[in-house]
Amino acid sequence: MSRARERVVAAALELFAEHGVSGTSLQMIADRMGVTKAAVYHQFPTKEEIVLAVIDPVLAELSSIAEAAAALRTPAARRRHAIAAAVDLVVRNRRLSRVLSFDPVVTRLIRQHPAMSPVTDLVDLLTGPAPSPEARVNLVMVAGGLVLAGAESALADVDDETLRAQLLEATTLLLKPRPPRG
Amino acid sequence: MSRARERVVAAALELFAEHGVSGTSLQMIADRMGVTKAAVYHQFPTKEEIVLAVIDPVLAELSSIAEAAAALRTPAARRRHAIAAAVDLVVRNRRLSRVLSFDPVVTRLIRQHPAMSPVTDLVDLLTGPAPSPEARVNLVMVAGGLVLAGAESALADVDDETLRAQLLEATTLLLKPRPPRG
DNA sequence: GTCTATAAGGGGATAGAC
DNA sequence: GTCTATCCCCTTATAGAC
Repeated sequence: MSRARERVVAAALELFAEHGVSGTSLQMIADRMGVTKAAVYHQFPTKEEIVLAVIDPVLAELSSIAEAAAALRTPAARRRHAIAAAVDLVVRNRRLSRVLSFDPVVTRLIRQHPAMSPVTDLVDLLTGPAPSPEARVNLVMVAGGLVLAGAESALADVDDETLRAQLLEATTLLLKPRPPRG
Repeated sequence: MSRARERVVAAALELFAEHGVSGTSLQMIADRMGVTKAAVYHQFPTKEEIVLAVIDPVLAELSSIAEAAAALRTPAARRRHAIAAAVDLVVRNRRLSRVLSFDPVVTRLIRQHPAMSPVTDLVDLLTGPAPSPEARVNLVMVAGGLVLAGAESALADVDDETLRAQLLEATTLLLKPRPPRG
């Protein structure tokens, strides 16, 4: 890949993470690079191609994870490898996660909303005062998991009662106060 | 609230869930209602106000949950109530979750991506063949939790090693094969 | 590889009639 | 409450010079 293409991808990743894909125009990418829109179009025929170039490496790595895990002998080993590799992938691409994540426009609206202050209380209530980083990670996982569970079309066939029971169990499990690891 | 306003909110909710907020224009909302853009603007001064009207009821309910929980006596009771109420809120608003969720443009790109087929294998590998609804819910929770954990700015101060360790523990916990509830 | 210039269209938003 | 008509801006994308 040419240097110019790499610069486009790097600029796009930063802007996508900050403003979301829909909130990022080619003009913004060009400005960030210090060139014109036409120069960007010389590297990528469409905006969609830029998005794909940004997420391609991670998707490719996901594929590698699946293949490597499938080559292991026991189901337990396969699962262990897949979990560890997926977690590692997320941690190494924290910024990219933002690209895939919530619409920044909506996120901003919610954060600025006056009704959000009691939600801070809710968080305090679930984690206790001065929560450890571990507790905070678990809480964020629960929040993301709950929202995605509500949104994911792959769960559209799961009836409300089953969904509620399982979410309750998983959430209780993750938010259970446990002694810190020794 | 006037009937006309309610109709706008209902149409907007459907379209936001399908196309995302950024992907939904006032023209689309007006078309869905069978009126013109100007009629929509008569009900709401800006698009932003429509978004707020859509998410307002849920935010208000979140506040109620926090207040009700805070009134309970023991920390354990407060946590139990908050968890159960939050889960219930999500289940009763499954469609709304989509509004808050991932950018539909990006979601479509990923789903259509050729490199996604091995990811299906990865899912099979983590859940086993013909997974139960419960196992599928847990997997979706893990996926949402991992992505949000990577994206959430509130965790920006957590170093990679701590994040990795905690995500590994939480993910392993949720994906551990367990005997079905009796 | 980068530029200027421009096309073609859609976005949010407004004015004023009915 | 709804309409027609319009404004202004920004968007993606293209043509052709350097």
